[in-house]
Parts: sequence; structure tokens; C-alpha cells
Amino acid sequence: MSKKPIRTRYAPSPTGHLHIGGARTALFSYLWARKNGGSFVVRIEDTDVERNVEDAEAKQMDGLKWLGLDWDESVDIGGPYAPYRSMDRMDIYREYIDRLSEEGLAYPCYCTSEELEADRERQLAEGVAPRYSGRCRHLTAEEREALEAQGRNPSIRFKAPGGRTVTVQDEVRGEVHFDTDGIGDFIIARPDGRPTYNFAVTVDDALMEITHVLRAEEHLSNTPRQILIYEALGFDAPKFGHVSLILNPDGKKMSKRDESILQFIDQYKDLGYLPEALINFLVLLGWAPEGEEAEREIFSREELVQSFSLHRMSKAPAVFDTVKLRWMNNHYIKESSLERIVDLALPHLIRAGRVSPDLSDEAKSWVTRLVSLYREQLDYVAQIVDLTEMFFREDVRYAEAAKEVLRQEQVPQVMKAFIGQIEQADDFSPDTVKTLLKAVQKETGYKGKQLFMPVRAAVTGEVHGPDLKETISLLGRDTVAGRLNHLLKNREQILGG
RNA sequence: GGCCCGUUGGUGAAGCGGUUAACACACCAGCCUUUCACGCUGGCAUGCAGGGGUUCGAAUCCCCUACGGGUCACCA
Repeated sequence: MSKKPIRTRYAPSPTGHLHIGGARTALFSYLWARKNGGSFVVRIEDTDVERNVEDAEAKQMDGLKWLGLDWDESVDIGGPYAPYRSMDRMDIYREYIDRLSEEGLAYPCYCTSEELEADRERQLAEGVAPRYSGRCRHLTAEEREALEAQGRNPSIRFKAPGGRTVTVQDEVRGEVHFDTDGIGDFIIARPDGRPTYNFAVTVDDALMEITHVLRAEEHLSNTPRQILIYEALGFDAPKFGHVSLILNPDGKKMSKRDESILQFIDQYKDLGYLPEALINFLVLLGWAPEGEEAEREIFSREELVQSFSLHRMSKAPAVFDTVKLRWMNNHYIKESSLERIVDLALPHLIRAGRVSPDLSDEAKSWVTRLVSLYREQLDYVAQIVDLTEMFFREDVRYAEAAKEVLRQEQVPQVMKAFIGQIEQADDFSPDTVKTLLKAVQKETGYKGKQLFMPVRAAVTGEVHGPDLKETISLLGRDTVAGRLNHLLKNREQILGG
């Protein structure tokens, strides 16, 4: 007997950009399919037409693509189970809804939302679980006609059986039991025939032969309803895995307007986070590698495909630790090719007006050196703009610590000597700069901190920074000489009291 | 309020009845470096939400409590 091929899916509703939570669920689903040589399906759950956003579908898919998660079947490439958009599957849902109605497993409900809301409030006030009253469950044909004569258009409710226990075999939580008495008759189709999520998702997962439904924990309580539908329709239920939520740094559930954390994948993309860093970071939020690998934290997508497993999923919610994400991204920035980082940095530098959009080869190689100089301290590429600010300004802004250094008595002498050396130099490569500083040392007798700190402070306005000779070389002869001369002339004024 | 899920250091976490309670981020100290960063070395939970059990032995099994979360939509 051959095992059924593993099929997983990511089924977002097209209401916005790819969220970090959705990205993680998609990643888990993707990894599980890939690990088992199965298929990963991206399906669009767009039955809530009022909420649908114009290009959200494309945004979701762009986000997945950027992360490097490719799919085998979806709206764009089709597949054997097409269509992959709920609203294109209306005929299918109608068929199953009719079937349930005919079999007496579903019935029309004429209650208005006002009536329903009133019921709910009353039940809440009485401290009872809010649940559908069952008012329309036993309507006679005459009563139905009368209600329809009033112009009331029915929605369709699923008849939830009472007195039973539904067991969810959850891949991450184990067996979870639900008493069906806690489940009221729920709506499976709106008056215009559009199915609700619980119904559409069930029919789609069943028909598409999804074997593993991996999704957020908030769906766990919905699962018994879906299992009831699977049973009523005579489908085998897939395996479920409910992944714990991602919490913000305060340990709270993220809300849409939560600003303590960037929530959308494209925001990270725009800031210059690398997809492999996001993947690596996200997968560790709720999943842990096994055995020896538990001591590592850097995993490529290929390695994850190898190592991923459902039984290593965590039941506890995970806090999104921005600091660790930055560390991880910095790690990947250092690992990746310089060329790639330059390409990512360029748009930021251009937007900041630092470099021209149509830059010469010469300028490009200058930017490459600049990025190279700062690469290892980038948590995300956009930081390059602020980090290199002093390369692009006329006047130097001297930090207090730099002024302190520049007040040392040897400073004028060192600076004069350095200017003299610069004027005589043939070129201004880092090696040359090194030689020039050596010469200054010989000429003045100052060395080490007494030499380098004043030079750094005078030229950059800071007492910290990356490699000095490269910095000076990149700044260029004119700029360096200019800054030194300016400082020499206006020393009193610049250094103040 | 009912039902359901969870709780190991500041954070992600390993741990599956007997361990000095891994590893990583962060933090602290030292080394390296003209400086910063990188890198390296070392430190960092006497305790696993609290309380009861079970057991020779519990972070690991059971129960209760507390706290956090999810859900109870014609949203997904």
C-alpha cells in the first residue's frame, strides 16, 4: 500500500500584505511538503468580498516569492485542483451545501443580524455561552414561506449534533477534545450563497486532498466544526497542526496597529533584511531542530527542508525578538556577497540623495568600497545611510569626545605634517595613506593613539569608526585636506572653551 | 462566562523520571585593535509560574491554583 503524497497549503485571505505570522505558517507548510517530496499549494480564501483588497493577492504571493518559498499549485500557475480562488469555486460549494440541505444536515435560517446580536447579548448577560438559539431549526414549510414573503433571505446553517465529543488529532498539541454541546448551529453559507470560512476551507482542503493543515492556534477552536463538516460530507479529515502565536516584545498578541514591531514581510524587505535571515529567524519561532542540531541556530533553507519536523513544534507562544533578528540578519549580511549588499544599499543611498541614480563605474566602485567598509556592522542594509553620513557632508560635526582629543597639544603639529604629506602624495590609496601616516609619525615623533586619534577625530569628527586608512582614502584627498585646513584655521572656534 | 491551549533565565529555547538545567541572542568582564565594530575567551537560571501529590528520585507523571492566550461572527 502506497502512502498518499503529502500536500500542504497556505490559504490567506487577500486582505493585505504578507504578515510575519502568515509567512511563518506558510514556511512551515512549505517545509513539510518539501521535506516529504510533496506539494505545496497556495490558495486564496476570498469569500469575504467586502474585505478583499485589490492587489493583496499579488502582495501575498510576492512576499512568499521573495522569501524563496515556491509553490506547486496556485492561482497563477494553476494545477490539477484548480481553481484556487474560493470565489471561483462557488459552483462547487453550492453543490455541497445543497447536498447537506437535502440530507437534512443543514437548514435555512431567517434570523436577522439584529436578532442574532440581541440573542448574543442576552446570553452573555446571563453568563451562558453565546450560541445560536436554534430558532429556525424546526421551521415548517409554511413558516419558511411566510418569512420569505417578508422578503427575508435565508443563510444556511449547519446542524451541529449535540452530545458528542469531537477529537482533534493535533500534530503539535496531541489529542484535543471538544464537546459538541458547546457548538451551536453555525452558518455555512450567506444569503447570497457565498460560503463562510469554515465551510469553504473544509471543502477546499478535502477536494484538494490536503494531507496536513498547518495554521495558527486561533483556528484550533474552529477545528471541531470543520471536522463535523468533513463527517457530514463523508470526507476524510486531514491532519491538523495548530501553531502557537507570535507575540510582540511585550509578550502580548500583536494587533494590527501594534507599532512595537514591524509586522509585514515587505517592511523587512524594504529595510534591507535578507530573506534567508527572515526564514531562519521565523522557523525558530515555534520550532526547534533535533539532537545535535539543537545547538545550532543558523540554518539554510535546504537544511531546514532536511531537518524540519512536526513533532518539534512548540506549544507555547513565541515572543518576536527584534534584537535577535537583527543579529541574525547581520550574520547573513556578512556571509553574503559584497555585490549583493551593494545592490541592496544603492537604492537607499540614491533615495537619500547621496549618490546619483545613474552612477559611473568609478562611483560604483567607490560605493562598493564604502559598503565593504561598513558591511560588518549593518543589522539591515538601510542603516548604511546614517552610518556613512559624514562622507557626504561639507562640514564635519565634531562629537564632544572628538573635540576632547583635538584639544591635545600635539594636534596642530600632527595636522600640519599630515597636510604636508597629502600635498606631496602621488595617489590616495589606503596603502598610500598608511605610508603618509607613517611619514607623519617619523616627522613629528607622535605615534599610536597620539597620532591616529587626532587624525580620526579631525577628519571624521568621531573617535570611533572603521579602518582609518580606508576611511581617509575613501573620503578623498581634497575632502581630507579641506577638513584638516578648516580645522587648523578655526580650531579655537570649533573646539570652543 | 463556557470550551480549549499554554507557563524552563531579559529573549528564542534544549530537556521526554536520575544532566554540573545544552545552545544562541542580549548583558557583564577580559583579549585582539590607533578607536569602534568583527572575532576570541570567560561569567551569567541554587532553579524550571505557585502549591500539593506519585516515586528511592520530578523541569520531566497526576491534581489544584494563579497568570497569559485562543475561541464562542453571515472574519479568516
